[in-house]
Amino acid sequence: MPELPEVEVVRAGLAPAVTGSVVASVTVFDERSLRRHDGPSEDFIDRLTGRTIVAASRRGKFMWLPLDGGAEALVVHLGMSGQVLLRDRITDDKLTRIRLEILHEDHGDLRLNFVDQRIFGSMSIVPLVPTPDVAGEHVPTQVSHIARDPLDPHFDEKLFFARLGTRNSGIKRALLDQSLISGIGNIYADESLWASKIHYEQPALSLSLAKKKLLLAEVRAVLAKALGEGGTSFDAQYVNVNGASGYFSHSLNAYGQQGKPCPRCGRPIVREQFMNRGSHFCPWCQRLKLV
DNA sequence: TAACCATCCTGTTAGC
DNA sequence: TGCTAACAGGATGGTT
Repeated sequence: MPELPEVEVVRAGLAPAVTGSVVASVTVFDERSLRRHDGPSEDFIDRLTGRTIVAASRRGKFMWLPLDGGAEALVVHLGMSGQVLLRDRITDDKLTRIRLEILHEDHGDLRLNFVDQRIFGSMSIVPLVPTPDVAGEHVPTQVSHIARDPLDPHFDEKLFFARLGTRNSGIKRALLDQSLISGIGNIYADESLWASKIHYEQPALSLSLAKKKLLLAEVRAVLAKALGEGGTSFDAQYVNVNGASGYFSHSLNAYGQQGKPCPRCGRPIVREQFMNRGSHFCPWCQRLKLV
């Protein structure tokens, strides 16, 4: 599933090819991919066709392409199975939901296929608004409630630690709350908690400041490592997010490792049901501490 | 306000 | 072999 590192790989790969390009045409194959767009597909197509893309930005798992004029952006969320594939003018991809044909001075004519098997992802055109904490910075309204991600230079550590201190719910639930810290999904939550030796249901407010600092450091380390391993998947012809399921998988210590020995203590990793998904952890290394 | 949960979705895979 | 059911989980909006 695309989490921060995968989305950043896509953003970084897209940036040189889309910045300065003009959207020549837009085709919507499945309107469900416009669920988060405020208006019918005709509106989406009208507002995008002929526009110039001026950058490729990201916060957490949200990516957006600001459009000329500075007032709005094309927001892309990959959901669980979304991909953005840059192709030549004739290449088709199975399960393409939306297609943009773009023209670029240096890269020529390209096709940007938004592919999404499960249709949890979306595209939408959304107004940009200034951020309250950094002068001159803008984000789409759809993203304004999302917290900064831990790789963002303006991420406020003190605020994050303070907010954790008021949460009685389990730490994993807090890590997955994008309005508290963004970019972390099920995989990297399990991996960072394993690295920090914290049980996923440990109440957030029960963690010491030292433990919270350790956790944040491990979150950053896990994200940075995954980003480093995925950073090469772009070449001049196309961006492929699909490596997401593969390139980092050999580095996993807990996620999906149920039944296999914990790399630290050798006891089996356990999987439990949690929030309609799986939680993977080592019951020996990551013990629930009574408060 | 915080906590929690149902809902949306379908290609792949496991099981019968 | 062929069919069916289970599975994966990010964001949102509603209820408690």
